Amino acid sequence: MHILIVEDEVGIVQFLKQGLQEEGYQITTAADGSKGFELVQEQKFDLILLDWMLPKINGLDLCKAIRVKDHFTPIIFLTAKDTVQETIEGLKAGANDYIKKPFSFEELVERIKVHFRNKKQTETLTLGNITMDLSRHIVLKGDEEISLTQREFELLAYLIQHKGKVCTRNQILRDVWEINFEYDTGVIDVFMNAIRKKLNLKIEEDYIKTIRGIGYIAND
Amino acid sequence: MHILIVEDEVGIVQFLKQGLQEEGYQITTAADGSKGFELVQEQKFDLILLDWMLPKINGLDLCKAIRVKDHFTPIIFLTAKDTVQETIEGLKAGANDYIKKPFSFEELVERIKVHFRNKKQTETLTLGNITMDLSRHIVLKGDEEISLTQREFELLAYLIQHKGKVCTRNQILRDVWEINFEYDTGVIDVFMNAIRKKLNLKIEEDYIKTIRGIGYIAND
DNA sequence: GATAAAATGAAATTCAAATTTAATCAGATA
DNA sequence: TATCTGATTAAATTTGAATTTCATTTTATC
Repeated sequence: MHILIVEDEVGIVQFLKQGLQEEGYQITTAADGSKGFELVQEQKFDLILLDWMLPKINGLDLCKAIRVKDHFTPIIFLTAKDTVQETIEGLKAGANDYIKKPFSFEELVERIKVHFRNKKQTETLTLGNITMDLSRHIVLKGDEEISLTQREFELLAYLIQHKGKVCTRNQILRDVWEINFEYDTGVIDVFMNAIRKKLNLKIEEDYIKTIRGIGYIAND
Repeated sequence: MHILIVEDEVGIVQFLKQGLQEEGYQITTAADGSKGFELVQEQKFDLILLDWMLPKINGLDLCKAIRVKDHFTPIIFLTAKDTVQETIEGLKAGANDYIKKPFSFEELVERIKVHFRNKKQTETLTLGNITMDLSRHIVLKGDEEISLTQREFELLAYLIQHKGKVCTRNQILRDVWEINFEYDTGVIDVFMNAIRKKLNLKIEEDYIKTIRGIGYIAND
């Protein structure tokens, strides 16, 4: 589990880094808000610890900025701003928890763990009798193993992660193929075809429906 | 969103129930731990607020008991037990947050909202006994599924979104067909016909009326 | 002035043709 | 080998045009 700490006071950074590393977490640190923002753009963290008062971009604005694109990565404020109003402001900005300094390191660890608790379970995705193990890159239908290529795997995972919602062709192209511009291509169709063929779904197992003119939707 | 409050002090229960109802939540209460456990077995809640000191089964044990089967429903402790050790114990028992009494109601609401933030709220439109699920692209009349084509779907959605207001033919052409110039066409009629046919409305279900010479209006 | 028949124009219906979109397949690329 | 492109085929949707039905207005008659 990879945690980003955005904090400017060297002593606290050192203390947190060492303590959390001992707990088994991988740690990256940023000493100001804009550095933190850069890092978040570049790579994916499993959790972000955020101070409020930071050079360049303050924690509140950074939190909001992160949430524009990323709605899921847990963000925990760790700050000396200790009033109820500030707590509310922090949570409203998109944080998942708000811990006031001074804090108990043990409690911090416990509050971090809360967010990782169900992580293991979400490493596997299910759709009907199909199971995807994201960490081991394995797909099972019933107990038969289905071998998917990288793209096929990503596409199927994407659909399952958005189970119950229509994924438009644009969204799929943007999020799975990372094509962010107008581009006319038929790849999606080709891959959907491949996935369906490999999964060999029966008529009653129509887990993946085509929404003509829009895209696709997965549903158990 | 349905919240279960497990708390024995009548005054607090009353205060929480009313306040949260005003926030738009559906509330169920349990005055002791075993009643709370029963309720959790019977039905699904979206969140559980838990006191620690409770008659029959205490909050900590109740929390653990719930977590045996249910790993996901957010549990928030709301308790006078305010030491760090107790907080940690509560979180370790499977709670997602731990709020100490006395608490700010506003902060409680904000912390509750954190858990609902990423719950996909399905966008639905209704007209009489007709339900449109925009994210799933499904139309139900009663509990019968009606299959509409893309244009039919858009047109019906448009009418429902403007429920109670007359939509002129020009407006419909402009907003649904994106035809912004004078153009003589009968498409609307054709599609209205298709929709009405598929919905198979009875005389008393005249949800979609024709306003002769102007356009159409939807109304429950 | 009231009534009924005819005329008018709008909307509903039907249908075949045009268009759009998706599925499939073979082959190019890297 | 995996991914992608382009061509082909198949299917579904959309459309315009023709026809019918219906509501409203006009006109003729009593």
